[in-house]
Amino acid sequence: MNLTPLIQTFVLHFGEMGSRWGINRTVGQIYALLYVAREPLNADEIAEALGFSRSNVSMGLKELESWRLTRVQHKPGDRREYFSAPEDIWAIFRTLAEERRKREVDPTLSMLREALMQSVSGAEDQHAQKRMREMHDLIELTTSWFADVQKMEPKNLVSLMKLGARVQKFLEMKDKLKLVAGGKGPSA
Amino acid sequence: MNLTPLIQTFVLHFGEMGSRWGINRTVGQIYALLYVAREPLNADEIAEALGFSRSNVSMGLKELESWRLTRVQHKPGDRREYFSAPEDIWAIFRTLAEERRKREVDPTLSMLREALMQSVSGAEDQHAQKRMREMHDLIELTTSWFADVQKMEPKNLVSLMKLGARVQKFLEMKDKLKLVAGGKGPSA
DNA sequence: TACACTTTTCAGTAATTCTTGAAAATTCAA
DNA sequence: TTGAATTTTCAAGAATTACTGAAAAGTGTA
Repeated sequence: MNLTPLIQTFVLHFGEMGSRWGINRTVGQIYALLYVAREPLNADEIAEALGFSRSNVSMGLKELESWRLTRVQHKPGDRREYFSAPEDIWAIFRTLAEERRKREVDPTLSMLREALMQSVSGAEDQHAQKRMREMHDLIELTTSWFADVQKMEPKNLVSLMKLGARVQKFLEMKDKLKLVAGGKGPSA
Repeated sequence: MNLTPLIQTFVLHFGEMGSRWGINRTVGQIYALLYVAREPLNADEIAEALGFSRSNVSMGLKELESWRLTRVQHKPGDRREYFSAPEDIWAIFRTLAEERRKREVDPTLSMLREALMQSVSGAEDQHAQKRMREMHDLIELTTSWFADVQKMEPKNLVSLMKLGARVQKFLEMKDKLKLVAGGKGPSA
């Protein structure tokens, strides 16, 4: 398979972008290709299209599988595995976010929690703990909020996003209601 | 300066995390140190604390400056520069998000826009454009929403986040109001 | 301007990460 | 069970990125 210039540009861009993240060029390019491909591709097709060795592609696909970003299927009378990216881009986005959380956020939160459990005496450490608590609270707040919001129906999520900062008006409304109801409200 | 075990753990963790992102270990460690430090530090203090060469620290600090993540100040009678991380962790978070957007999201959006301007004929390219449009729209929606939300007062932002998915109730309320008002509503 | 101090640059080396071909392992049909 | 097709592993080389010391450049004071 030969890439069209349009697809080539797209694929190369994600190769570059990949290296800015921890992801390597091969993996970025493979996923970009799967993302735009009309049909699932097998490893040989990918290797040929991108000019990577078969083994490199194999490793790249394994990496993508570990991120749960690919789907595998078979064709009748063909033993090779055919790979594709999910149809729904929101699903891709969600998976990416979840995996990053697992790999980066969760370990950081554990480290911070352990650090905050220690009772320390020096002024250096006391200050450090204060800073770590601020970080811990921010990360916990944003990730749990993100997890919450991600559970919403995409349709509702889109209308929330389109509302943008005007959501604030509704918050004010909520606060008024809370006031009227005598200070009762969400406990979180 | 000698790091306490508490701070050492924190610093090493962000060194590791840094390498998972595009950021290198040195830069991660330097910023972690500045973040928990009680007082601004000069380059020599940082180099000694982390065991890096002076020149490596200089490069790391330049990198952090390019991300607008550090503050520089001077002490009377001392010509050296003293570096610190902003007090407000929300400000740090915001800056980080803005810079990442500039460096990663904006170039991707331009690439996608250009790709979508082209008129293509083949079925491959038509499908690729459809996928690129989906990606473009998702990125545009999420980033403009994020930018919007970031303009909110931290206090309001926190209460939005604490509300979590229950924000949906308020959206439903909004939809009802829209309905009553005869379909009028936010235009975005 | 001269000088002491500080920061930056940069070429070379070290370390890490990527990529490959070949061999091993796996899978499935006969 | 055999054997062809396919995938995975892995050691070694290639490429990239990180790090250093030394030299250059910059800065402020006398």
